Amino acid sequence: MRHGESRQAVLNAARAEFGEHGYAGARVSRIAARAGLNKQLIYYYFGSKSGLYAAATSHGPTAEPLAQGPRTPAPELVRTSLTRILTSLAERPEIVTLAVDPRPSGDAAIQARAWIAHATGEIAAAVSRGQGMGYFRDDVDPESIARQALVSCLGFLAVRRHLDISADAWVRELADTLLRATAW
Amino acid sequence: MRHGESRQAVLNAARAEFGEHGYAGARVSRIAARAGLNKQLIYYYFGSKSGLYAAATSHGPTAEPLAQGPRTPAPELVRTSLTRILTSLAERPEIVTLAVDPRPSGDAAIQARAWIAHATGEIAAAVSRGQGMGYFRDDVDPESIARQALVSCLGFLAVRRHLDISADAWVRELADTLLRATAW
DNA sequence: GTCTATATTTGGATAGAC
DNA sequence: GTCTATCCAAATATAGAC
Repeated sequence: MRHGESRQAVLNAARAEFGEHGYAGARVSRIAARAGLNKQLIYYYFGSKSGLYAAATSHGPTAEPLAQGPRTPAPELVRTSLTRILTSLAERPEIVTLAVDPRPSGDAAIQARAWIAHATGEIAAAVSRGQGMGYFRDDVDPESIARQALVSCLGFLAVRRHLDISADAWVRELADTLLRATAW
Repeated sequence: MRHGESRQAVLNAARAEFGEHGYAGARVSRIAARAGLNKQLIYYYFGSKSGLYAAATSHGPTAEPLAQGPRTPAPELVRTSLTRILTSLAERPEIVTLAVDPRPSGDAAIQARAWIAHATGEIAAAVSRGQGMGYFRDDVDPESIARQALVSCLGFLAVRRHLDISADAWVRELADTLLRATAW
């Protein structure tokens, strides 16, 4: 096996495991099994469970919404932007778990905070651009809308298993609300 | 110590501990310590950690919004209703943790699901009444708004530690959005 | 780098006195 | 009902061969 392929396998397995069980609930042995490798290798690479957690969550998905052509009608624009946020988060369940983890240890807490701040900033900037392009009213606060979109998406993914609604339908509902609240 | 006073102390300690650490992260010994009692007593009363978890989360807060006089102006009504949902949840952090727990075990999962369904129903009914009283447009779906309000509140409380905003300010933002999306 | 064993620690659970 | 002491399984982590 060449060029840290195993290392990558461990990271992938870790993301899945942490995403499903959270930090405290995750098991190093399960991660090893999922990766088709052994525990010792994990300690060889990452030193400890928390080291692995830090590595697995160090890079979050980057939300890049509202990057579409100026012709797109506002409703569709908002819907596809939210979809993008939601799907990029759904692909990285460990990020949701990290954000929502009641007691992320040291490094992890800092990462969660930084990631949320970053994501909020990105979305806010996009909303701001949308404002400049005349999509949204001038009196809406981009930061506020961004925070709400992000918290809603995180919240939805976190409690999804208890809701009787598909991600698609949920996005439509949220888009509807945000649109009505922000557009002219 | 009389009439299950210790039992109650254990339950209170458990709610705090589960709220702070989640199920997997919670420690029976810490719960005992918090209650100023010993572990054995916990097993005497609840049989197991999961039994205690079930007991601690068996009754959730009941959201009773929109219960105010018909004179209240809509903005204030929505804001105080959301505040009520948020504070009743904030007082019961273990419910938030339960809802957001990536792998609630058996009973707990059922409780979470039931609680969310119940709370959504309550809020939706309130929105429906508000519609009847002319507060909200007729084309808004009470279920949808209820789901969004609840998920937002849960999401906010779950990621709150990473956000630089007070609960009050957050509620105001959310109320603003929901109001704009639902009122005439 | 990767494995098989093994050590160590933690934490859920029980025994038994009072 | 409440305690102290203890057990035992599970889970993190390490030793050492290949």
